[in-house]
Amino acid sequence: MNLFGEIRDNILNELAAMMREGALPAGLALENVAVEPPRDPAHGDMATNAAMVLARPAGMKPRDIAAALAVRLERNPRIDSAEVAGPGFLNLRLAPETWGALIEAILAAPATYGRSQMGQGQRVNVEYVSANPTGPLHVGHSRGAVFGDALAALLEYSGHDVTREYYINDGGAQVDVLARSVYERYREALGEAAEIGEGLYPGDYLVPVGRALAEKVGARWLGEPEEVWLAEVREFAIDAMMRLIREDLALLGVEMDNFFSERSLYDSGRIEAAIEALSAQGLIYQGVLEPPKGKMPEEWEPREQTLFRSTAHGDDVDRPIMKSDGSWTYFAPDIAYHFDKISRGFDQLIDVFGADHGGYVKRMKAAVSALSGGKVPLDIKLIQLVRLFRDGEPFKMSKRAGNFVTLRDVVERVGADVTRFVMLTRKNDAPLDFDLARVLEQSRDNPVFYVQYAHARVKSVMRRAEAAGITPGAPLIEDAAEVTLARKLAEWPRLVEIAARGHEPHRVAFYLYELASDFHALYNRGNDRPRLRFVQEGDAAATSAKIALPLAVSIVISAGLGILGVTPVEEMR
RNA sequence: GCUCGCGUAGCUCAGCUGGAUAGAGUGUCGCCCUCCGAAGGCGAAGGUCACAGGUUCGAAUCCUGUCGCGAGCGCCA
Repeated sequence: MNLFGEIRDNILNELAAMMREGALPAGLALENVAVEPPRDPAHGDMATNAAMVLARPAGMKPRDIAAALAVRLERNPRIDSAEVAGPGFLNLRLAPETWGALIEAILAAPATYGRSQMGQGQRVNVEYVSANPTGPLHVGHSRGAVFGDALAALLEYSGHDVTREYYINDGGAQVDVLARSVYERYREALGEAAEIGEGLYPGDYLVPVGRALAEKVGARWLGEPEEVWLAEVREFAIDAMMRLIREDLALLGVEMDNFFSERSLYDSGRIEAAIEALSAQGLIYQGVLEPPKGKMPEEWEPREQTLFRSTAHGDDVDRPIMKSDGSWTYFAPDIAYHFDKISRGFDQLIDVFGADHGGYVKRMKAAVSALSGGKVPLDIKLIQLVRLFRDGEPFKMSKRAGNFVTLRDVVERVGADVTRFVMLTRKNDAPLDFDLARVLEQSRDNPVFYVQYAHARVKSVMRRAEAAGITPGAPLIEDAAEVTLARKLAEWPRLVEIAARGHEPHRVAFYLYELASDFHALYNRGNDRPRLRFVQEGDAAATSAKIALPLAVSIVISAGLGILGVTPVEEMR
C-alpha cells in the first residue's frame, strides 16, 4: 500500500472526470501533479499542487480549479477535508480510519510494504570499492563499500535487477610493485634481510604472504633476476591480496556478485575491440594536446599521441589512450571494461569512485555515451573523504598497514552495523567526520543508537504484550502524536522511490532517524498521559489496538535498516 | 588558468529534481525527576540559504557572473 500514490490516483481520476464533464479543458497533461507531505503539519496530512500546475495550460485561476477539485475530493470517504490554501494548494486531511487501514496494510504485508516496482526489472550494474589489490582496505574504501552496497540494496528494493561488481586493477604497474614488495618478504622469510626500498609497499601485511610464498616454492628464486619470478610472484600476491580484501569486505557484510579482472582484458583483443568500436565512429585520432593553462608541468613538450575524441561527448579536452611507447594508458582498459558492461546488456551503469577521481568523470561518461550510442546512462558517484576522530581529536594509527587506518581497525572497534550506519549519515559528496567514541554513545545525537533504540523499544513492548497473551488487533489511531507517526509511516514508499531515483541511500538513514524520533516522542508522551501507552494494564482490548502502530514502526525500521545493511536489535545492552 | 564538488542557525548537517512562515541534532536560556515509562521531557531564542543579477504565479533548489574552501588537470592507476 502506498498511501501517497493512491491518493494521487484518486486526484488524477477526479481531474479526468472534470475534463470529461467540461469543468476543465480536455487533454491536460497530468504528470506534474504531485501529492506531497506539507512542510508544515498544520496544513494537513497531504497537499497537492494540481491546481497550480494546471492553471496555465487550462487558462484558469488556480484557486478556482482547487475549489472545484476540493468539492469532489471531500466526497471521498478516505478524506475528511480538502482546503484551498495559499496560491492554490489543496490541503487534505485524511479520515482516522484511513490511518488505521494503512497500519493494517503494513502488518498484513511486512515484507513488501515500501517495496516499489519503479525499476521495472531494469538491469543495473553497480561498481564499487574496486581498490587496487595491493593491500588491506582502509577507512576511505569502507565508505565507498557501504555506500555502493546500500545503493545496490536500495535499487533492488525499488524493483531493479542489480549486479554488484568489483573491478580488480591487476593490470598496471602497481601490481608489479606489489610483486617486488612480496619478493622482499619472501627473501626475509628465507633468512635474508628484506630491502624495502623507496616506492615499495612497506606494510606488515605482506610478511605472511612472503612466508607463504617461501613455503610454496622454497629457495629457488633467491638471487634470481626479476624476469625469472616477477609474473608468478605477481599472480601469487594478487591472489593473496584479493583474499584479504574479500575478508575485509565480509567484515562489513559486503558481498560482490562479480569480480572483474582488468588483466583479462589484455592479450585477448578486448581492448583493441573497444577502441575499434570508437574508431569506427571516427573518435580515435593521432594528435597533439594543448598544455594545461596556468599550471605548466616541468617538462612539457608537444607530443603526438593516440587520442579519444571525448569532446564529441561532452568532455573538455580529448584524452590519450596510448602511451608513446605504444602501450595503453589506464584509460584504455577502463573503456574496454565499460564496453564489456554495456555488451552484457545492462540498462544502467553506476560507478562509485573516490573523490580524487573527479577529473575522470567526464571522460568515462563520454566513453560510455559513445559506446552505447547514448542509450546506457552512466552515473558516477564520488565519495568524499572520511575524517577519523576519537573524542573530538584527530585519530591516526596503523596496526598493520603503512600509515593509514584500516577498515578492519574501525570495524573491530565499533562493529559493522555502526560503521555502516554512520557512513550513510552524510551525502556521498560531503566529507564525513567519524568519531570512534561518539558513534558508540547512547544518546539522542547518535542516530545509530536512536534508531536501534526505537526498534528495541517496540520489541520490548511486543514481548510484554505477548507475555500477557495479547496480539495486535484492529488499530485505533486517534491522538495527534499517533497520527504524526502514522503519517511518517505513510511516507516510506515515497521516500524509497525518491532515494532510489536520486541514487541517494543517505535519505533512508535520515528518514529512519525522523521515524525513530516521532516514535520516541509518542512513547515519551505516555509518561504524562497513560492513555497513550502501548500496553494498557488490565485492558487487553485497548492494548491490542494500541500495539499495532509500534509494530508497524518496527517493520519499517527493519526494512530501512535492511537496505542500509544494518541488523535491527531486539534489545539494547 | 580550466573542470568538478561544496558554501544553509554559534557548531555538525538535512531540505522531496521549483512550492506555503527554510528544518533536525547539538550548544545557549527557561521550566519539569521521592514513586508510577527521565540511558530524559516540554518550551524559547537563534537565518540576508556566501554575494549580485536573471528565469516565473513562486527560487536554498534552475541559469549567468563574482568570492571563499576542497579535489583534479598529457606516458600514475
